Amino acid sequence: MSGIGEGEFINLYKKLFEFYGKQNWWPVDYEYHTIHKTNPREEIVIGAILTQNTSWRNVEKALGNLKKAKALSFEGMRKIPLEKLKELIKPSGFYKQKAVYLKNFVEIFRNIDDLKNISREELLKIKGIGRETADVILLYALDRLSFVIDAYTKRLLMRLWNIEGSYEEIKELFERNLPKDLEIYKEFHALIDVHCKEFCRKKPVCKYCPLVDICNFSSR
DNA sequence: GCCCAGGGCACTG
DNA sequence: CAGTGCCATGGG
Repeated sequence: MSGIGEGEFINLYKKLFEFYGKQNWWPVDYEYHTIHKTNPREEIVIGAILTQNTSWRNVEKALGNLKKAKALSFEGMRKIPLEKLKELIKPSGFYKQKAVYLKNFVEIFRNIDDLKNISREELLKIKGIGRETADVILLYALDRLSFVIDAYTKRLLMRLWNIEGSYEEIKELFERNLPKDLEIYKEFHALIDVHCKEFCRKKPVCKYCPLVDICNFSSR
């Protein structure tokens, strides 16, 4: 698919890490889960569904509402009625379908331990869980080596090296060229998202971009 | 007012 | 398998 290999990927990761620093994704309110004796990994699953095609800012509002209702866990989410759940997550958009996805998910999986041995294929069969959401759950909630691809990742590869491909192709490209290291998988995806919000936006802001020296975009 | 945001589903060709 | 319409809120 391209002549881009291991060196380029590691170099990209290093450059982003040096510029932005450690991101510590996925963001979770550990204090809340300590107080309520709930599992922070369940918040990651919930957040992964809420953030589908939605700004994180709006997701935070929904997460805040869920906290107030003590519903930021699989069990808590089961206890509230569907209509109530819709109201709580309204700020995250697409709230009717997301509420149904969440309800269905926490009925199938009673708690995070029920996901222990889940496969990617099994996750993808669940309504509302597509490739990206499945990979977010696998990587950030379950500590599995599954690289997450999103619109930012595709855009960045296109601009950097003129690479395009299907979700699975891009995913495979990253996984083939990266060390099998959880921290790198987690941080790399986070760094790509941060970078694409800052500089590699839909309308790119190439001035002061930390990747100018390795990017072909401006010269195309 | 328009554009966009840490996608996924259902349907079509 | 690739393309399209739809879902919805809040910030810039």
